[in-house]
Amino acid sequence: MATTTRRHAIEEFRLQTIREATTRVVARLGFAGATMQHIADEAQIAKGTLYLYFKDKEELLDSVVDSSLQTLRDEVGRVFEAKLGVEESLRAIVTAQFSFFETHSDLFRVYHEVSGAGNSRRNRDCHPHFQDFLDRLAAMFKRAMAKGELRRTNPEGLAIFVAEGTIGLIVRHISGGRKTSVKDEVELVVGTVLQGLLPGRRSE
Amino acid sequence: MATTTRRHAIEEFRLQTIREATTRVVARLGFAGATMQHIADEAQIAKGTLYLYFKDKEELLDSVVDSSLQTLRDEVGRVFEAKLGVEESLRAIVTAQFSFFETHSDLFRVYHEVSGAGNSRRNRDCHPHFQDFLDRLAAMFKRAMAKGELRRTNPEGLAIFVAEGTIGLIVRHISGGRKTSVKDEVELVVGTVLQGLLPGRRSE
DNA sequence: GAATAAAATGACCGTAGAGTCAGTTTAGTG
DNA sequence: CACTAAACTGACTCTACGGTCATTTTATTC
Repeated sequence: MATTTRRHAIEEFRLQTIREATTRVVARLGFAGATMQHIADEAQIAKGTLYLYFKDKEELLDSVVDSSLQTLRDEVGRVFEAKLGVEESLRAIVTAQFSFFETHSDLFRVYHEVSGAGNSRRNRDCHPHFQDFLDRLAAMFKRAMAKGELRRTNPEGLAIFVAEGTIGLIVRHISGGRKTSVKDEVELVVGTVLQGLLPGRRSE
Repeated sequence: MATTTRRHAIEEFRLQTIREATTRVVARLGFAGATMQHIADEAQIAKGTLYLYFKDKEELLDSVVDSSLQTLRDEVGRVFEAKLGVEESLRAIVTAQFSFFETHSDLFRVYHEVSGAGNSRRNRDCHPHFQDFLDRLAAMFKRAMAKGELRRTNPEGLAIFVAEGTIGLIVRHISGGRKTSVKDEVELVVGTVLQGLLPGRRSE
């Protein structure tokens, strides 16, 4: 059994090495530009070896998307579970996203890039994890509306608007030299969404 | 000279035919899935003919992106030039985008799709026209802030947030069966951005 | 350290698609 | 109608890449 465990550990290590190499390549060249040869070179193994650990390119890339964003998903999941008020929740979620991608900007390309073509499974807007996030965000808004914490609007639409708007800001934050602090970016989102932009209302 | 003009007209017609065929193919298969052969078939000409009108695939696709969105750009441009108040401008711009893509949903894929890989020129976030739009939107917000029509925040960030959020809503509107009316979608954006979501403020 | 099994390798194959060009068709001209 | 030039064609070439597998290298066991 010890052997089995050992094997398992080694395999797990290899898998992780390959995933990390893949992430770096995707960060550099995008999904479409990332060839199996590039990935093998980056991982310092032969191309054939990749196929001992992953059935095909599709499976490898899916695995990378899935595992690399696990930390962020966990963190955001905890916020949802905590059932704070909308303002705290929203602030926490947006902050988590900004912080995560600020320290893992490699991963942002993985997250953001909409892989070309009809391959919609790796398209953010169709990805089950992203959809799940939208659903939970919408549910949160809905609950807040029922409680009277927010005025009534379309919660699903709102979730999309906020989520996509935030991603847009992260793109700029990551690629555009981080001119603004995370805190300011987050307040822009939270402030706009909650208080709006018309003058004459300060916080609560 | 008459001949020259005639030639020119014929060439222009061919160019347009090819662009339209390309648009349809891209709408169906995405940028990456659109091969020159597909495009040629759709336009009912030989593949070689495409190369008489466009240097290469790159130039063809760029040309399509450019020309297909001209109408929308013109319309939005007029709104900016009209120098209305923020609320009217914002409503007009968002409405224009929704309406345009509702009637030309083919073109939305062209607009939205971020072509794979390192080819960043056809990535919306890097496209000069989109950047120009963001700049003008930001300038509009800035002016409104100076006039006291909006409270002060980061206008560039705001422009990104609103623009990307709106695109997200359009994606759903187009691909998700248009469950909501354009008017409602627009009011969601305008209402959220201007009044925010906290209860207790009705319009102005 | 011989025997055996597992892991890794990279040359090789098949395919797909961009771009070319010699040959063919069509349109224009006197 | 004959001649010429422009427009068009599609078979062909070339390259890039995903995936395979016979062979080699490394690890394990007795």
